[in-house]
Amino acid sequence: METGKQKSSVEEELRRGPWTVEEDLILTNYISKHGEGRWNSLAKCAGNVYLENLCIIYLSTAASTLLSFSCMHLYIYINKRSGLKRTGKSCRLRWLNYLRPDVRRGNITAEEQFLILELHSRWGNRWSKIAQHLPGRTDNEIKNYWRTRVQKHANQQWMPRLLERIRTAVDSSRAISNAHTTLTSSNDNSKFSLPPVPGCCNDVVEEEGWPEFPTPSDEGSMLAGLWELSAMGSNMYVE
DNA sequence: AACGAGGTCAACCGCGCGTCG
DNA sequence: GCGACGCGCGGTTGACCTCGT
Repeated sequence: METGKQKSSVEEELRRGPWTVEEDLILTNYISKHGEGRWNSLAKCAGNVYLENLCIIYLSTAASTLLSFSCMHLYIYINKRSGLKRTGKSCRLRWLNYLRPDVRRGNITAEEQFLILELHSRWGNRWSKIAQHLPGRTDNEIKNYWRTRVQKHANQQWMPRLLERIRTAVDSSRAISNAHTTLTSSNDNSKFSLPPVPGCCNDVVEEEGWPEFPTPSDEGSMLAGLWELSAMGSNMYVE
């Protein structure tokens, strides 16, 4: 019973929800000095380091202004704070997904879209593994991208075939190279066409044709990204 | 202008794995 | 061998934003 009370009071102290600018500063400051890892101890200590820094500011300012009114407010503020009230998990997540200097923000590029599709067809929902191949992108971001932008197309007629096609192509880097070459050399953008892949279902494709793939004007769709890729003439897969 | 629906994404949760005493 | 602990991962949630009516 006592422990329950104690636990709830501890839980009460822990902050949740969106991070404030101040918390971001505390975390960034601490990691820049002490490095990543040991997240639980980091969560406990980070606030104290921040307090130390504030105290230095306070003392130096106080010395120059002889304890001015603003410094008194700062002093009160320092006393009110008692550290970074976040779990180690929360700190780790915030750092890795947002604060890390090498985190890339902004839209997923066409190359990245293609790579995500390719790697997902190979590994499934292994987001962290996929993220390792997209510098600056986090597993969380890729996961969100997949769920919001790709998965919603999953029920469309062309998607399973596209994924199957990519999956087949992934089996051979040469096939991907061929695919890209054909994509980039094709002037006919009226329909989506992938190149022959050695030793796969080309004959079936020839018989049935590709079903109602979206056109480049289908803005916002994943396919539009692939069209961009072909237009850019990326040579990322070409040996 | 107001409202609701749908989309986006940061953050949380639960689980599993590895390490350490 | 076993339990406690820390960490990382994938799934889920919910707040916020955008867009259409």
